[in-house]
Amino acid sequence: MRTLIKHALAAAAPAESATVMGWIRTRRDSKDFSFLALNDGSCAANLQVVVDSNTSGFDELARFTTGASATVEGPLVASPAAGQKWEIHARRIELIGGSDPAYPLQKKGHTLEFLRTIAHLRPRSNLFGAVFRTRSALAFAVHRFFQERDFVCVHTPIITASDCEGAGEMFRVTSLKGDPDAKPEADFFAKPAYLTVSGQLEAETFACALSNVYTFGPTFRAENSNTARHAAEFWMIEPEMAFCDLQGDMDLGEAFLKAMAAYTLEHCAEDLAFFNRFVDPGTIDRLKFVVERPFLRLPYTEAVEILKSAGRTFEFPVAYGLNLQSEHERFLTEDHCKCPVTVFDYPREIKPFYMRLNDDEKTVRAMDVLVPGIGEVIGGSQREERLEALEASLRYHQLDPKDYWWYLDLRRFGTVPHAGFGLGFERLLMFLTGVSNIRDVIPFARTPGNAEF
RNA sequence: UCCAGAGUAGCUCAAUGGUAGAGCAAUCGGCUGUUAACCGAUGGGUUGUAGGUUCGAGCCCUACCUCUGGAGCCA
Repeated sequence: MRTLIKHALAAAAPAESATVMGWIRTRRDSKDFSFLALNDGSCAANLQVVVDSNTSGFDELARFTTGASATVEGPLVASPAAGQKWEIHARRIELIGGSDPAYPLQKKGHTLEFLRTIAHLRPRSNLFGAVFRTRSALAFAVHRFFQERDFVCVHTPIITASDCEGAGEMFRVTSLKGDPDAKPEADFFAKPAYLTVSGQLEAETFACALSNVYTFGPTFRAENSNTARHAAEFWMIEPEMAFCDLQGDMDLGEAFLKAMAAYTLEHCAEDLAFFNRFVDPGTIDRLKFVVERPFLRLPYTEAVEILKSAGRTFEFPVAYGLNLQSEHERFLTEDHCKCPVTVFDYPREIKPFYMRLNDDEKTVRAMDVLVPGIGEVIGGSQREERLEALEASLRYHQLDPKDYWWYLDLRRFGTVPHAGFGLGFERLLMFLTGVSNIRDVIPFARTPGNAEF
């Protein structure tokens, strides 16, 4: 029976026999014996295998090269040398799949750029093993966080026929050959269809029935964005709460980030230590900081005042009514506050139609959570629940209320104050691991001009 | 898409306009416990592509391609 290497390395006592399977990271030969470093991805560490002339399969040892897959059986014993607690003295080794000398993953360091060109092999590297084990753990933690708080998971549609979500360029979905706009009524859905850019509007309908809901699924943007923080396909988390205002929304967003940081510290310690050592030496401190310290909350107006009196010049101007630029967000969270900052109550003209208008009739109940290194990681708002105000807001943003008939119905039939936010899963992972490029926290990144794998 | 930078051996990088090199990897050999093992030897190149300047271009010029960083858009 196969033992995962993580379990073999966690053994409390020696074992007479253990069978492990994995891929060879290195082989170190002496005259009469060899060391194999075997990795099966169950943990970051390799298992050391000692092979000598008594081992069945010893005559095949030359084919046990870096990258090859193998089965190893033998007693698990305490290692006499430093570097590992346990090792296997192989009774039997068996090659499963040999590895060509052209195997591109060397024992020594590779650049992230090179590893992106071999995205099918990079999960076998230390860094990407750590990243994707952490991604899996965090995906579970996201569901656990919401389920423990009685949120209902809603699978909102990936294909949408409403082109009015207003969150950026969309990918067209069609089954027609040629120009899909020539005869849209002949298309599969009898109207133009797209890949979703947000599940928020649909999530609101479920919140106005099941109270607290969340989505966690793929999202698509056809923007020609070439940055370390954007991908054409990414995973988004969107909670939506009925009977909730902006304060409750900010409370949830901050609690969520704290919970994710705490989960990583508790359950991903080995991989986190790797990130802290090789990716960003501030990673563990940053997570502890997020867990322990309260977030700072700043009204937009106050944030603008801070930036104006910052005593330094920004490339982009600071004035009420202008969006905060990346450099402004980074100044607030990295230099001025030195902690995550939640900015709220933005001018209505720079925010979408669905956000609730404040009594001053100038600002809306929007909030952005800014974190050091990434900038905006959460964007959310209390939604406009008043029918007349929502219709007025649509007109203000020059949108046609007819296109939003079912969304307006929510305000017509038993409307309630409600609020929610959106958060990019990959950006969360970047913040938690210190990995600075979104292409390196998603298995196969889709970016403009790149969908090879 | 805009601005800047970079493309040289499988990888990471050198090379005043004048004979393209090193480390690692690979291949072969050595070594009685290694830890990115170590020691020795060998093979490895249309310098991103296409033009141009020059007696001579990896190096200078033009265009294009790709990648990286920053910006915009945003999550």
